[in-house]
Amino acid sequence: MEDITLKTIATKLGISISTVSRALKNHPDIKETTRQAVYELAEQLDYEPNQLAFQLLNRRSNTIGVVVPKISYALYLQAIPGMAEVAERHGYQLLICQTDDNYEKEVRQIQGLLSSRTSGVVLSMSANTTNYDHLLKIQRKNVPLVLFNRDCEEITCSKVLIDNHQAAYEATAVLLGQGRKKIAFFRGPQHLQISQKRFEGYSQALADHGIVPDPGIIKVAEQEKDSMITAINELFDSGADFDAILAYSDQIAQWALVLARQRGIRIPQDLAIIGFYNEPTNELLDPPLSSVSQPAYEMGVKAMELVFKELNSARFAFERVVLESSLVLRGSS
Amino acid sequence: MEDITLKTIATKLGISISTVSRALKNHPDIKETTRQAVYELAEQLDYEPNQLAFQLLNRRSNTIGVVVPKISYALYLQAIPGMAEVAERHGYQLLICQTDDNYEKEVRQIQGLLSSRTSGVVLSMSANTTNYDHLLKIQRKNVPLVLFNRDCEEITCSKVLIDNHQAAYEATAVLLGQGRKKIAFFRGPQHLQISQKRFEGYSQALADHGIVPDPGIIKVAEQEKDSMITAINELFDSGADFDAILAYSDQIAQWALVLARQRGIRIPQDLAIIGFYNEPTNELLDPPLSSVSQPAYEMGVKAMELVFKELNSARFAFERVVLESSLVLRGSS
DNA sequence: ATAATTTTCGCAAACCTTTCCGCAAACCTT
DNA sequence: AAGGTTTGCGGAAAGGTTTGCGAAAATTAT
Repeated sequence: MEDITLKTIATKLGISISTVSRALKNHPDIKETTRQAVYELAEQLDYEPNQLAFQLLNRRSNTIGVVVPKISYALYLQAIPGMAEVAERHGYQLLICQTDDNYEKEVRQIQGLLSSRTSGVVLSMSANTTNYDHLLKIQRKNVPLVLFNRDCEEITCSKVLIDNHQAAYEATAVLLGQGRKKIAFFRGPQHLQISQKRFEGYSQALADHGIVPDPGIIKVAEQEKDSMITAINELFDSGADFDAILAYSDQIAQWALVLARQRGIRIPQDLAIIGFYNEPTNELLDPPLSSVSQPAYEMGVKAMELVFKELNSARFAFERVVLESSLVLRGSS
Repeated sequence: MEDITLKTIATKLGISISTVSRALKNHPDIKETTRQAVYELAEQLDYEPNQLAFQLLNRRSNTIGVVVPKISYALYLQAIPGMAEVAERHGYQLLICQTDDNYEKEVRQIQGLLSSRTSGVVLSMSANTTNYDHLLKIQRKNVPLVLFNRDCEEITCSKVLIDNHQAAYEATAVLLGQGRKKIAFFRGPQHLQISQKRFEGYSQALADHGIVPDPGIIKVAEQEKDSMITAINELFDSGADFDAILAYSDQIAQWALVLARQRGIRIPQDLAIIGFYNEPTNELLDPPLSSVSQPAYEMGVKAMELVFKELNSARFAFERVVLESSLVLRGSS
């Protein structure tokens, strides 16, 4: 079964390839009768234009690479449909790559995208990325790069972010306003800027209320379930005194809530808990978990729009979009 | 900033394009010194082989199209990484398309994949697809097609499925074995074959135990949160008598658990609950939710392996893989 | 030194499309 | 009827890579 090309149609009709091409594109130069003949035969033969040839001619594939740590994280799960929506409107497809928060994998994925001549890249850096050569390479190749959610100051490009400092500040302030005095904090992956920012927001809020942070109730939790549980148990077992927890992610906060309950700690009476990302499952917990909600879908839309903006304008000024998050208070605080 | 091609390197070194190509592929015909020179310059210029050209030559892009109703459904969320793993091992990328359970969108997505000459397609049909021309077209173009999870008897191709009838039968039997007599059932989307199969398994188990199903405790819940909550409240408010719930999905089961608890119903004493898909969050509930665990990751792996098997063998016999699910019992039953 | 190899590399075609340019025929103008 | 314009179409190049075949250069054998 041979592939049907313009040539197949041209030969069968005794006309030239260029005529067939123009006929299919409704070029005004083509006589109505030939146009119809071409359309008919194309239909009959199930002709599909070969995007590959077109892309080679155009020197870029009409796909946008999307590189995220894990598509299963709520933020990306919501952001990707936003991106897809914008991309489809522009006739582009999404090449979604997962890095599993692994630097080497991230480099490999970017390599692949570059090699297949993606028209643009939207990226949320993996947690342990500290070398940015692969990102600089994207820019050297003149491929639009947009960072979202996880920032990196070493790279200058368009960005779609959330003011994590501010969000953490507010969450902390709310807890303080409710009379909590000793707020424990779970940091996320160490290299992550957003983790750092959230910590700074938390610290700032404490400072502004004249509270000296207690290093004994500040823990680091990586993204694996075991790491989170270990960190949480460490805190509980340390005997340290605290009446609230602010956590880098809902996963951590959810486990903290469950483990606290198992220890007979009453929530929110003895302990208030707030997480980040507003995962849908927060509602199912007992009590439901409070969380900082981030406009993920909108983030995806904005990020993709910036890609096309850069793609379609010769000289382009990088934009930095900062979206607002909001605190969703539920039973846990 | 020009694109770096083989020609760039060839010109700079005063050799031919073909020599550069062979040098980079470590062809034995090439002298070691030239090979080194080529490698060095390529490195220095950041040369990236243009996949587009290669793909055109090969008449297929090294991507596999993955078409699913929604990537956010737990099963796909787990299956996709499995597919990605296999694909990456073969040097392929995944083009993930979401149909939102919409037939027209499914057709459009398939059209796109065909046009960009995907090497293969893995598909889980959208809920309202009843015309299969677009799938037949895939096969007419000699593109390997593998169906997974959601079957369709009208299409003959390799398939990776789960015996939903059997799974539901077992779950029901376990509940009956625990002494439950009146098991309520939440069906999933009506048109879905897997939803139907689960219902049949449930019915069969009841029949085999001499129990006549009570239509008053069989409800339909669509995939939206509101639809699920409505259906659950309907059951509770109906005053019907039941001591167990088997639900099409964990989402339904989770809400059932939460809403039951809010009504003061003790779980599992007064009511046992079992869901489907074994969502990670089941562990966080109080009590933790029992569930039928489907090997989603493995499903993805198998499906993708079948694609490559078909891709790499001239004459190929379709395979039908049925994976086993397992019942994970937790506190809720 | 010449013939027979072997080593090393270049030419050109092929993959399929789009588009600029040009050419012939048909039409219109006066 | 001669010149000018429009209509309809074909030729060819370009996009970057791989690869079979042939040829020049270097090596070995006689």
